[in-house]
Amino acid sequence: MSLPHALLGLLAVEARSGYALTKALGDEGIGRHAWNAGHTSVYPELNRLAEKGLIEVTAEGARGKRTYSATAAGRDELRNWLMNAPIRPAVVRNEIVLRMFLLSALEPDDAISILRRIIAHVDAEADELRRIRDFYGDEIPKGEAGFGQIAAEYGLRADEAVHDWASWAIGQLERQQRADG
Amino acid sequence: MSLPHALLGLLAVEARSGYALTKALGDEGIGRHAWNAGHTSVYPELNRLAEKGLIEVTAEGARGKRTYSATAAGRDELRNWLMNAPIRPAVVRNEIVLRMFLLSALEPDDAISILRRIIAHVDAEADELRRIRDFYGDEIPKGEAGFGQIAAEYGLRADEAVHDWASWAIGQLERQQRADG
DNA sequence: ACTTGACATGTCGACAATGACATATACCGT
DNA sequence: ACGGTATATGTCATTGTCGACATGTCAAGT
Repeated sequence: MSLPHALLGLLAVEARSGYALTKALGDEGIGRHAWNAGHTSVYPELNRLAEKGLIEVTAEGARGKRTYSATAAGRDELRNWLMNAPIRPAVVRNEIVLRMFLLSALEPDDAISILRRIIAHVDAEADELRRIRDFYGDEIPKGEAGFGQIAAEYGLRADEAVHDWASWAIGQLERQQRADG
Repeated sequence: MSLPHALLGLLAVEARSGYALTKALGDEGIGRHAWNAGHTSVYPELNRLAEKGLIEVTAEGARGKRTYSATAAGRDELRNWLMNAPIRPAVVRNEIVLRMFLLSALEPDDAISILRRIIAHVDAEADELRRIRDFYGDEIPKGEAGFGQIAAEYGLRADEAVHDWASWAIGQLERQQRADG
């Protein structure tokens, strides 16, 4: 049940519309490594949060656009959650990592071919993230871009971790093949 | 909808009971970084998979224990999923990473104190995982322990990534404080 | 003999998340 | 003027997940 907190956190930094929030929680940025959600979850949740007084509409624009901000009560709730919620247990659901683990159920040849694909994927993504980092320079920008920078820095390290792990796994599998064959 | 595949993958490597599967998907091992689920999801899903013929009961024991194995059809389904499903989009839901990102909505002092707690946590966990790795040695064991070793190797690298990222973030926040103050 | 804890499986109601469907406006290039 | 794309918000039925409740067995220590 972290979606309301995700929205609260984004709105505590910067006012945004439901559409912008949906993009932030999409496949790039926050949704990539932390928590993804579609607009069909976001809009009803925004209405619930507004009803509770944790967020409010601070501007309206074209095409029915409503820009929300976190209220003081919303900021309190967010801070309380971040400071006091225990680190574990925590919800974890990552389809890609799951598939990485399940590779050991396949024949080594199949597993190796998928591991190579995974390495190519995270390498490409890491290149992209390095470009973002170099663009922003060595400082966290305020507002929306701040999340982008923080997510990029984390994503880069997470991608490198997957790269290293996949290389290790390929080495293990090849060694096993040599030993068995 | 990856839970059935998670169960299928575990059962493709080694026969297990619902109880053992629940433990594997719990807060240690696979559930830690990939996909967690409680027994209330596992048992009904096992019945569904058995009905579809993807798994079967291969042994029964004390206390109503039923040990399942993946059938040939189940292995086919698993292989098909692992080989053909696109890498993205994928479900990602990680409460801890979400909270890491949202720290930028707090005052720097608060954020730094939480980052230090996170570092302490992942360091302790990494120590634990190194002990597991050293116990198994430098090779993937067959069966149940194989998953443990693979998960440990990945978890170690993921924890190191979080450690590095959190250290970087603390540095950024302290620099910002010096600049602002 | 008794008690505690791990083993072992299940149901059910409440809540969360997704995909399909729906609608409408604004902008940009041709 | 027209068409395509991005912006912008919504409902609803289906499916997935979780916490609470329920039940009973087996092993080990006292």
